[in-house]
Amino acid sequence: MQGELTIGKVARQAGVNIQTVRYYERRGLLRPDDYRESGYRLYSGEAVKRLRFIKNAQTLGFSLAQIAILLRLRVGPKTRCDQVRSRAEAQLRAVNEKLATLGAMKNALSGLVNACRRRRATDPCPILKALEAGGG
Amino acid sequence: MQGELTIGKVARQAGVNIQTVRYYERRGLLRPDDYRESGYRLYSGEAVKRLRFIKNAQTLGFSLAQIAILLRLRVGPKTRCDQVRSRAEAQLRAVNEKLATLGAMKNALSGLVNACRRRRATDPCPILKALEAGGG
DNA sequence: ATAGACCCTATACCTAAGTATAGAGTCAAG
DNA sequence: CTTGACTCTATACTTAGGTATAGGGTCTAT
Repeated sequence: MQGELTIGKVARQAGVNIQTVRYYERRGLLRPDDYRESGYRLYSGEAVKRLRFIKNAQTLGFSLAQIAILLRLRVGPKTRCDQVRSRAEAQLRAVNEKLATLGAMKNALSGLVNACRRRRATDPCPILKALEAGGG
Repeated sequence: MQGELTIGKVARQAGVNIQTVRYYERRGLLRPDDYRESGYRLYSGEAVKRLRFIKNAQTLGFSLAQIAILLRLRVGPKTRCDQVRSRAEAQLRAVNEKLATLGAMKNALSGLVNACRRRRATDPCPILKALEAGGG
């Protein structure tokens, strides 16, 4: 269950460019499980999941630097709990903020769809209006 | 209540660079309410809100192109309802996807914080694991 | 009527996150 | 034992989203 995938397969399965996989490696986001004698990188299926996670996190506005932090978060024998916790809590705050803003956005958009159904005019920018309350 | 702010004030109040305001104008995201004879741009307080909205939306992973669409979404005398609705619905789908992924991320992070409190070891990458179910 | 803070356009530069290309080695199938 | 698809490193290019600078007008308080 390990090291059976070459970089091309991993990239194809995750729907990213091969260059991108190598780029993430340079950025410390993903390293091969192993190397062949020839230097070929070898990956397990985990790598595909990792790549997909990175792409997902990016659509949520996380930078590669933040994603690297997220991917390293774990409680293990060599990690100090307080450090992990404070980092996790910081990320949690960021996530909660995003959730709040997205929620407001969702309401605004739903309202717009409804206004459309009933052919009722909206304000010049209903989305803006809806998000004002949420503490812009 | 209109056109009392120069670009510098708008930028400062929104916490962005003056150049950025002009850049957004070029990108069609924000245009002044008026111009002075001299060519000075004049804004109302709405502009500040708009800028903050743009910044918020960016942290949620929306591109300027998508944000431009969001800012134009409205039901008015000159807009065709079906078009507005289909665009709003498309955005709504995007928002809902983001909400789902963020929710999973939140759970993963909360789990991590709890694991920390109880000093329980986690998997190599608990966040990845938590998001697998959600259909990576 | 002038100094300092502000604004204008135009152009050049910067960072993050890729994407492409060149030149060379590797592997599997026939 | 060669051919075609694949991989390697290194380097250069691209795109989005800004940020800075140059060279010059404008406004306002003294």
